[in-house]
Amino acid sequence: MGTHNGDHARGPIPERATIEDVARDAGVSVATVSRALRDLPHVAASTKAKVRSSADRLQYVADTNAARLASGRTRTIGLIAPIMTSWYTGEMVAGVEDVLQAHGYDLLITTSGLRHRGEAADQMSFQQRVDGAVLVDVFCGDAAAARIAAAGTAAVVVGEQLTALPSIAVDNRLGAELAVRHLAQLGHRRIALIGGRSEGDTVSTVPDQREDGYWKALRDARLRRDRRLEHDGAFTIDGARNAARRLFSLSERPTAVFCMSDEMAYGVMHAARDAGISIPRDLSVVGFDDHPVSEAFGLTTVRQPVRDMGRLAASSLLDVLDHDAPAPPHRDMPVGLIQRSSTAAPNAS
Amino acid sequence: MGTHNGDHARGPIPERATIEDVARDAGVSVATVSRALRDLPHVAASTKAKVRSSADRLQYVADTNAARLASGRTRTIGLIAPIMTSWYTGEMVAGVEDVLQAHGYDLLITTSGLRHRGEAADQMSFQQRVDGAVLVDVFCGDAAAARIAAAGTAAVVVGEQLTALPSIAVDNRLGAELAVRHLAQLGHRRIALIGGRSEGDTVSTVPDQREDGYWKALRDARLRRDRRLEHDGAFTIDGARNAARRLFSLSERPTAVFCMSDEMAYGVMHAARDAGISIPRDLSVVGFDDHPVSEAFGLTTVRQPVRDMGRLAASSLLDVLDHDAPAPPHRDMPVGLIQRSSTAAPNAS
DNA sequence: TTGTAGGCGTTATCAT
DNA sequence: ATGATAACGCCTACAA
Repeated sequence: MGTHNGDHARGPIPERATIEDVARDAGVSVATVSRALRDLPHVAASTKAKVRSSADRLQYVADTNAARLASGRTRTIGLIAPIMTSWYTGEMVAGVEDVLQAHGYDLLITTSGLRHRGEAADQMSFQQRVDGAVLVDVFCGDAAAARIAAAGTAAVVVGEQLTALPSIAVDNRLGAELAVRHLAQLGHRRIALIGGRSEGDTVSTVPDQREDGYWKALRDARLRRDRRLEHDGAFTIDGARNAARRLFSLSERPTAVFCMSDEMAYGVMHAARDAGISIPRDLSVVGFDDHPVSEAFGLTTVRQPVRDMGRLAASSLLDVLDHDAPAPPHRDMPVGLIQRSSTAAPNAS
Repeated sequence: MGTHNGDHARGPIPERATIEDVARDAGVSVATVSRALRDLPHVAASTKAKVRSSADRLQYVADTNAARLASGRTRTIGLIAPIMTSWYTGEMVAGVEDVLQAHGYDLLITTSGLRHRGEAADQMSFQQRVDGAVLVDVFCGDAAAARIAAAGTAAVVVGEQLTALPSIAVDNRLGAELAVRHLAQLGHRRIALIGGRSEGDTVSTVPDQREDGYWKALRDARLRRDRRLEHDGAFTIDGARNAARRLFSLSERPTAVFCMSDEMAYGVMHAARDAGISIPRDLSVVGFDDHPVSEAFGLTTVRQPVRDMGRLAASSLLDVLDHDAPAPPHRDMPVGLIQRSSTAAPNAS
């Protein structure tokens, strides 16, 4: 319907004000309105005030799509992660959101599933709708990273170390080493490992690094590797529970277990309870993550600052986008051992 | 480094093809291209094929922002939730994503924090960028809902029952009743409640409903209410842990506790462990949620289908948007008691 | 400092 | 079944 309120200043408020309505109301040109409202230079303070007040009065908000079309920028960051339902992803999203919200950017979310190849294509799928992207646990490797970088969209990768693209990760090897060294120092000599090689068909580098750390700590403690103590828990509670059962059926049972994730540690605790094995008396358990419920169950674990990683990823991206900073190099985040009550010296018996 | 493609057939491939490039390549008008690519009626099959092949060759993808500006539709759904870091929100997001992805919609995420008022403003903040919104746990009440409905953006609210806007929720009263009835039937007579009135300054209706259910089950079992057994756990692990400590210091301790969330139940389990109270021998515990780690710790709980709620919310929204279905009425989702090993008959002693 | 006017890439309305 | 062409609402040289 024609909302034609022809008249000037103090006129009625249109359905949805456009920049022209504001210009008319303030008695300036649309260009001036555009500049004033975006705090660009070369606008007299008095003019800016006048424009502001008109905009307020008319409840004017620039149409995002028109602005995007005209400027070629979206003020939106895309986030792609394998699954949304993990504590890890939620925490990451929260960290990213923290900084985007503060800078007036929107967050567009996509899940990639656990497949590997998808990432390139998926990334393309929202490329035009975002100014930059945070790629969580895509494990694309440097070749694919170079391709993404070449495509132009700003991106930062979380979870692996890359050179073609800015990346952020924790030192997984060190984390695992910390955990296993702790167990060795407690006096354990039969220390099992529950990891996960088969996360979907993704080729994650994380398990390898944590495995390395486990081996290193073993060597440092002059302990020898025993393959019967190394099992795949598929990074799930149930997978680890099954792995633990197998461990418990060994003639020489381990006195300690290092799990590559807290959730897998929960699976071990479950299996232990079922088998009447007491933690930490009969078995010490260490996880990796510091999942929020781990404290409640006294799980000793390796903490990684996920939310901070999300924050850092987002702010690096914004630095590049808004202040065209150079793409930052890889950044390692700190890990630390959190000792709680699931670990103790091995039982003398 | 250029676009190395066999540009044999027709002309070279432009930087980023526009609809005009395709039209030229296919020898038709832009209008026809637009129609052909969107499968609109009145396009000859042969023409459509021609256009398709040109589009493929030029790797043409319609610019989202231009399309949005011209059509007034964004093919984006907004999701607003108080915090991203809860299992509940993550699950909800996953459910919404499930259906959006299948229909080619984008998902825009915003957190509202725990304040109450924000919702109206926050909702406005991305209104123009979305075709519809899923409002999770905003507890806006029917008055605000009517305002939102009047504003025009399609919306569905999750977590409370409304009439002004389509809504989805579980029967919290029934859920709590199921939990407490289970305890009563086991023979418990001193059943404590750990809830949470003070979630930020949000006025949530959920605690009241669960409290109602608790009271009803008590009445049905001819048990009398004892205010010393009702504590506020603030819906956090630590809050519940403190509440449990107070409970344990009572001269007449409860033999069972119903917690309004699984996480609070974890807090109780923690406190129990610290106090040397054995579950379920000395204390039965029931939670609410069926958080994924609850199974590992044998927590008896009330399951609510969060992911399904997200799916339903999204698909209702899409029905309205894509097939202008009428706004659906409120929908109650099923809850069910999951019995595990944290509950048993009270100890004779 | 401010104004003018030409895009930005689609969609959608009319004709044809 | 197709084709012209006017919006869509803003940004941004360039001019004044």
